[in-house]
Amino acid sequence: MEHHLISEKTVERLILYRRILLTIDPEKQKNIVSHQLALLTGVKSPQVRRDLMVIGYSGSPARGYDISSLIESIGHFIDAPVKQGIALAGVGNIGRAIIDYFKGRRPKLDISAIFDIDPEKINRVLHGCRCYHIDQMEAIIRAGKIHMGIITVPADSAQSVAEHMIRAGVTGILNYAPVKLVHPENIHVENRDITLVIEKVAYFSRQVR
Amino acid sequence: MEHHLISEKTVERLILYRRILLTIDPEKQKNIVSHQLALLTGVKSPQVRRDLMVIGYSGSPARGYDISSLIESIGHFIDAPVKQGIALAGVGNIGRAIIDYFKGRRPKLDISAIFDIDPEKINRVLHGCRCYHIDQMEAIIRAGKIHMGIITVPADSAQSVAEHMIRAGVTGILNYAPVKLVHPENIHVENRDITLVIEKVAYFSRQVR
DNA sequence: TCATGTGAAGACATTCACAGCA
DNA sequence: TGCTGTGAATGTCTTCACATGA
Repeated sequence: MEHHLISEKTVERLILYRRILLTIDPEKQKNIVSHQLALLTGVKSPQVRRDLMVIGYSGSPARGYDISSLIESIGHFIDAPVKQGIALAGVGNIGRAIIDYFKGRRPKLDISAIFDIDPEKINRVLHGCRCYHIDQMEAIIRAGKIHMGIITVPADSAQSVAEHMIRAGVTGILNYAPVKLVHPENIHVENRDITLVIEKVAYFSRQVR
Repeated sequence: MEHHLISEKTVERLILYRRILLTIDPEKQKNIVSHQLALLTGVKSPQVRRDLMVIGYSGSPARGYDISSLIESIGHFIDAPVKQGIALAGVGNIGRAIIDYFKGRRPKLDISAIFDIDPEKINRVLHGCRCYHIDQMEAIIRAGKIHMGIITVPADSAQSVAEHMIRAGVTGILNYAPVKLVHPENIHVENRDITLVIEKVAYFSRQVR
């Protein structure tokens, strides 16, 4: 069960497999073969089998994989043992969109504290979350034993927000600000710059003409 | 100039390099060495040199790379020769966030048509974009010679929206809906499922403790 | 001396192809 | 027969390391 040996790609696919498996009606279908899961996820079937091998999950040559136990096994690997809180800084458009979209979607994950500097927003409940001033962030993250942060503040304050988060104990950051965060290498940072991905798709949309 | 030989990773980094280079004050600094650009972008310096090699850009062993001509060369590779329109379907939270965030950020790219099914939104100008009913999408995409689409509709209508876009001539799709789109393989599809990336970062945030 | 450009090596990821089993 | 599980082969991407040149 050496979690940290699993590659990022494999983790992403495992999450994807689970998402797809959860959409299958357990009344209608109890088992799935690698080829079908591959089709549903856009992955090749040997890749599916390899990924499941990585988490030590075994199927049957006769029936393929048992859907419900596979969902459970993936959860056992991916999910936190107890509910995990997430801090979100920056309640602008993107921040609100994420809160709204994500709220209640995963049982083991919860955006439990949100922060901004706008006095209009402080102490208001936005999308079901109480909003605090960013000055209180470190204390609240520490008190809530929060280990993950989402940064949706403007570019010029992203670095400082990240540093506060890290100092408070955050070890994983999802960054939507268009800056390269400087951080210790043991902190996992995932950048999701919207402009960048739009430019990328625009580029490739022209290569396939 | 064989564009389609460039890997996705390289394209992403080129876009990133440009974004960082654009933040450097041309009065203060005219040249940059690979090591510095590497530091600023979180890439290793041989990677930077290789990426620039791929687009055929040469620096000087004495002075490094000329910033303004490098920005231009990357633009020459990445940007559309003329302004490129983008269609966005689904004016919910995420859709609005993207429109707001992206508007005016890249001179050669423009979210030029937005679509929804909500009668409240149709024919209204939202965030500077006129919103049309999704039934008109194919015609408008065709008329506007639009080749890129952004999907921010709910999961259950994403596939159908994608098919309409593709039929109208779209060759690149940025998909925020949590579904695997089925599409011809010459269509470039980039998935940005928000739940998935949050789960991923949550997972890795626990591996670094 | 120090940075570029790049062949060669290395690390990683994917896919093949088939043994083994129900 | 048709699936899984997996060693081996094949990509693909990254990094090394150094010849070259200013």
